[in-house]
Amino acid sequence: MNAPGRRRGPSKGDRREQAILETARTLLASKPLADITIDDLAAGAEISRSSFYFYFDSKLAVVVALLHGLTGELLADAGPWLDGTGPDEESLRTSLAGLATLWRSHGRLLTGALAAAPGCPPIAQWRAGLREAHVSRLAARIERDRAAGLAPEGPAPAVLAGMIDDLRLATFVGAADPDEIIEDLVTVELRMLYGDLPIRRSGG
Amino acid sequence: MNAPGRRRGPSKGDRREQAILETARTLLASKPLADITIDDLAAGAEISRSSFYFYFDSKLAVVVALLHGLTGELLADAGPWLDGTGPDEESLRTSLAGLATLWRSHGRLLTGALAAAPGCPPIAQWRAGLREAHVSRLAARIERDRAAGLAPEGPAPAVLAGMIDDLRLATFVGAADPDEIIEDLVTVELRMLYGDLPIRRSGG
DNA sequence: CGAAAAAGTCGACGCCGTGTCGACTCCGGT
DNA sequence: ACCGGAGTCGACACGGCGTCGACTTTTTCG
Repeated sequence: MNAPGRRRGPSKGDRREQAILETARTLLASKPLADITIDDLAAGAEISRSSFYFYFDSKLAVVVALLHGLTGELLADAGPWLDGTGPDEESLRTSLAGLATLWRSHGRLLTGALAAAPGCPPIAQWRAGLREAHVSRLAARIERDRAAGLAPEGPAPAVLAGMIDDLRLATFVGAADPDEIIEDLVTVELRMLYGDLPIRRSGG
Repeated sequence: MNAPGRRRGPSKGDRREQAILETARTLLASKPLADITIDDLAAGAEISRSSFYFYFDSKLAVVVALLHGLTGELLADAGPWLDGTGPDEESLRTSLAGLATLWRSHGRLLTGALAAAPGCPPIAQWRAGLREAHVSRLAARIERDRAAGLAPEGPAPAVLAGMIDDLRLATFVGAADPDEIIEDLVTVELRMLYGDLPIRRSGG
């Protein structure tokens, strides 16, 4: 395909593709996904609307591409917490702080994408995969803790982990300032996982 | 100005209005809101598409009308729990059971409406009002409990209450069978409110 | 170099769902 | 009989989507 040694330029098309992605990022910072049209994207990349289809199948395809770029980052700071044991407040806080930082720059994209998820299989699938990645590791952590007697019995690990994942998402989506909710999330998640009631529940 | 329709009058084609509402309910049982067109609604009520606009301003207006019919029911069984004190597991369970029953019959409507909320002010407003109604009462309950020494300090009552409201919504939306999650929700909510950690947090 | 192929571009078209308008019918009241 | 408003509808304009075929530019290779 490419001549060896020299000239490995990003073809014109590659730069256009980047331009579309970049335009989408920019536009998303100013208005919700639903208000962005293919025309906008094409105009931002300085091509006609029909040329847009040479690069992407649809507006959602652009979003999916953007989303995939975030997949890695979303769990980046979560390692120490997810691989750890017991109510390790510090690593949980670090994990959530990473998420908050990410949310700061990409909140609109994520909010918009998540809003479009029902009715857009690829996005729903992306979200499902991400959820699964988080839930499975967190569920494993819960099992470990329970086996070690560090955490009380309760909902099935996968269910509890799912609830925590849902809660995070809902809280970030609704938050004005992501940083302000970190402490509350730390407290609440720890309670969900390790909280023991002052009054013993029957059959515990 | 009027929520449901614009014209005023006695009642003759008011049955048509009912027919539209009823069609919407039926259709919603079989497919998501986004897949229902004004044509469908009009056809179900046996009128032409343009006649539809005599009764409602848009598809969303129909949904809003449907939603308002549910407002009362949504908090119907929550009284004993919200007005009570302390970790009263039974009344919490009753409250959630009522919600589950409601979800059984109107889950699709609620899921669809909630999905459409961002981007549809009237729906978002309805949801916000409902959330506020729940959150304010729950927050008051939390304050009462804390003042009485029944619940540990933690996130601001309104924040914690909001998280619980969010968690309920997310859990019901994602649930295959609403009844199956009640017990887990009971456990988790009680932990969020009353859970004490085995390890004391610094600066409590 | 120059021809063919691949990459990229665009205008025009048809589709679909929305919302509006004006003309029409229907029906009860005086 | 006729009047007016409730109710109905067809036709229209609009905006966004996705496709097609023809065109231009760039790359490849003999």
